[in-house]
Amino acid sequence: MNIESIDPFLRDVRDAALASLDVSEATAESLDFERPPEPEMGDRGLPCFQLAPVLKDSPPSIAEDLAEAMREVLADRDEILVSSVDAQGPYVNITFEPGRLADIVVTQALTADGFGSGSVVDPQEWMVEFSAPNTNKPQHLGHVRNDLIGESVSTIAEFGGHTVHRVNLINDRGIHICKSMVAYRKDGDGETPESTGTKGDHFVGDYYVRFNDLLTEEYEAWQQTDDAQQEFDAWLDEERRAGRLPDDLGEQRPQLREAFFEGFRDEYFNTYSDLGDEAREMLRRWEAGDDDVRRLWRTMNDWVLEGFDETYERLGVEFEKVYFESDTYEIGRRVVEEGLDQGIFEKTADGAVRFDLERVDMEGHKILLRSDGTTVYMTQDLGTALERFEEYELDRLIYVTGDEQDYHFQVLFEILGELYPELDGKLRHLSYGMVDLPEGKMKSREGTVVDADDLMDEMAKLAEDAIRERYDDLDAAEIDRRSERIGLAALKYYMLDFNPRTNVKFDPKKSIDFQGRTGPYCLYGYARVQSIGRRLGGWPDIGGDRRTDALQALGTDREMEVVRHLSDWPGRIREAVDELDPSEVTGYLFELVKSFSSLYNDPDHRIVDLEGPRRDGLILLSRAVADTIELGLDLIGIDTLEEM
RNA sequence: GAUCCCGUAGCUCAGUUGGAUAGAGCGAUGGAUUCCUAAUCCAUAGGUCCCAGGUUCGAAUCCUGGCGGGAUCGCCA
Repeated sequence: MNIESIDPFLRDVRDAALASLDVSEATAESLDFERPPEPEMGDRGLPCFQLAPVLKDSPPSIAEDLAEAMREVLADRDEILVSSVDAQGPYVNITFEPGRLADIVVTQALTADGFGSGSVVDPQEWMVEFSAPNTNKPQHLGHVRNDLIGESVSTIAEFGGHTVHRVNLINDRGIHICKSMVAYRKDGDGETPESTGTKGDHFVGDYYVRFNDLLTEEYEAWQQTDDAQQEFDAWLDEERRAGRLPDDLGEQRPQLREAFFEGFRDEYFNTYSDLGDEAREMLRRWEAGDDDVRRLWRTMNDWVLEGFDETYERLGVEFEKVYFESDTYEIGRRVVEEGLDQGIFEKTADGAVRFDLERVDMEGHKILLRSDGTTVYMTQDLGTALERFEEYELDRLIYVTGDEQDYHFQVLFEILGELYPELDGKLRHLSYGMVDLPEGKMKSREGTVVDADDLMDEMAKLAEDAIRERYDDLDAAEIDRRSERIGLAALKYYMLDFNPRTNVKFDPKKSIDFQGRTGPYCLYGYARVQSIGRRLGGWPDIGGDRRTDALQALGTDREMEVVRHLSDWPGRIREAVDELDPSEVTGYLFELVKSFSSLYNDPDHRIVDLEGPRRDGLILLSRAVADTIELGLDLIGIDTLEEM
């Protein structure tokens, strides 16, 4: 008997018992075991309501009969796990023999090669695309969520038994990087990340900000021109015709003017702006392969990528393969050709290619080639998806992005489904909610963006302060090592402890707590278990009959609480893999550590003061807990510390 | 206007394949340290599960209609 075979065994007993009551197999299988709300009620419970109409009897009475039938079935089985089967109201509750359960669970936790690993039913080959940054600015809190979810989901899936290819698609071309390039040409003055001592991505990001500052200056000056006045007047006329504004604006006029120009900024950039012209000219020359422009682009992108590498390494994120949009942005053309050939796409009068969304019960059209023949983001995604399925035998391709892109991926999957029906069911969009600040969205123009590198520094600093409060004899290197691990543990745990779909509200002023349900709490729990080992002069080797006797000796409420949590681990991993949800792991770890902390603090469970089999049993249980915490933390990218 | 996501304790969130008394952390209040690390533990207070109908033996969970918040709906990414 092992953890995974407990429930099939119980279902088998259930089916045999119900058969003896003349209940059909189908009805029997529709009854699910659940966990009773209180441990005293038992380890599993079976609600009998659904049997009432079948057996024409009351649920409590049925529960009595079923319990008796199950006891009879069990009497013939050669398995001692179940100690009692009782009817409690309309439920049949099953209680396990504590020592037997402890033996099964702890033995498995200690001897399995990676407790809970390989627990998925059908191992597959997956690809996970995540991060996907733009090369015009450093990463912020939103990217951190993406990076951590992508990395963690991949690690969890691998642990569960899948093969996972982690890939990144870096958006290194387009108007945004040209903006940084224009600003650098104007004000760069030959400076480099080295010469200024700035991390490469921040260095380039500063020029992106510089471009926007210059644009703001230019825009404000333009607002005094006749052209600007005409645009404003034209807008006023239109609003009045539509009945949205009165003829006499009165004192509202200045506010309206301001609001109009706030909203007109993008259109100004696309029409009147000289800086806009420069950026577009830069993009045009880039696309024409102009040597000068390509050289500058290469240089600035390399700076950014060096910066990204540092951030990724510190976050513990690694990719098997990195795609660059500059290589892939044309790749969807052949998909467009295929779609046209098959009559799935259509050509418009002015030469653009589009997909009619009514084909898939949606409204409108999606352009796949502009009338000037250039590709769009969707074209690229179609091409790269197809390429990936050709290159790998993928069972699943997962895209990790913010939920603002839900529509994009819905359309992408629908189009792929039309073109290649064999991809049906293999595409997944793991979309996560936005990370907002207490004041609302992060806005670069208001300087409220939380920078990823700064955030990691701050977390490590907070951890360092906490360490210095506790110790005055640690050397600097050890303080650094611990503060980095603790700070990152806090950050990673916090970011992953939300269900991905949840919008995260992040308060940088309160920052991330080190108390309660946090990464440091889990690290601390691990360190305390390890301190038991140190106190014992190293974990003793307990095997054979001595181990069986030791585990059979366990049985107090606190001990069994820990054992039950351990027994949940393989199931929770399956759940985390199925749902692509790291918060299953964070939640599990907190519960496990909490149950062990209660035991640890209890005077009756002081391991070093105990003797005999119970002491051995607690030692084994403690080691199983430590091993499982370490495994679980690893899945969310957190490294343990032997001492905190 | 349409579509999608969300609405649960003062705050931040679990629970949403229908099941027993709706949970956790933070914050509040009180307690535990001669004892394996107090970054801990124990206890108390705190709820019209947004509202109204419906389905069901049973609804925070499913359905319908409202209300509130967010996102998206481009020859942008």
